[in-house]
Amino acid sequence: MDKTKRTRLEAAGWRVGDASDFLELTAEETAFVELKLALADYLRDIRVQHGWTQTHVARVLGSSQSRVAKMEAADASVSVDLLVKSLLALGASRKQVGQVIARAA
Amino acid sequence: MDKTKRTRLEAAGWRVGDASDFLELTAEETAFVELKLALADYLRDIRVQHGWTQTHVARVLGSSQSRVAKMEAADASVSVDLLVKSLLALGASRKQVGQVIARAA
DNA sequence: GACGCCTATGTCGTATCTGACATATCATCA
DNA sequence: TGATGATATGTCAGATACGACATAGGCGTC
Repeated sequence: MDKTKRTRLEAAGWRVGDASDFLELTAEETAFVELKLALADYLRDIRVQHGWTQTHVARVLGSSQSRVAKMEAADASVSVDLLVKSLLALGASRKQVGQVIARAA
Repeated sequence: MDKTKRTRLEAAGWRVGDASDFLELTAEETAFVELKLALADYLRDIRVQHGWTQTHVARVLGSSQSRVAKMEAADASVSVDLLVKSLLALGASRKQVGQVIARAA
């Protein structure tokens, strides 16, 4: 498994199979985490492309810098709801959100 | 506004502008609700196409019949997380979920 | 080094979501 | 009509996610 992805999965709160090189996730769990990571990456892309800081985005969303950081990290404490709402609030369209989710890993 | 959609939005817990014929929702809120409705419809489609009952789906998901009913109604108490996880658990792919979201209203 | 700015991580009280249960509504059929 | 099966609605205790705050790490510039 790709090391950076594994690290991101761990960071997102998913257990990594100790000695084994495989995550012990069902297919659904894997798909769900990848979906979240895709949204998180997209959120960061939008922010960086606009030259915004996490603090600025937090102000726009009515949230806090720390939560924005967790969103971009696809932290386990962040829901897909929050990611989707945030993306829409930052100007992404429903169609764009869907495309980001549908795009292959 | 289309009457059945309006009814569904109300049922989903969104306030409808009293005398006015328009929902007082921002563009983001509208997009978010439509996104949820699309997932809810898709969930029902999958279930019906397989000839499953809500009770059967609930058993598969480890949930209850009432929650499945609320999912299909895009009830305000149902998160996008739950809808997405349920769809994936029922065999939908990440790509399919994305396409359903991206598809125009 | 010290400062400023940005991002990451940990924790906490509160708000929201969840599964479960009870019950209601609605068909279909005998 | 009554009975049976499916779906809808209301409620609640426990679980999870939220914004907020504190603080740490990284990285330039002086």
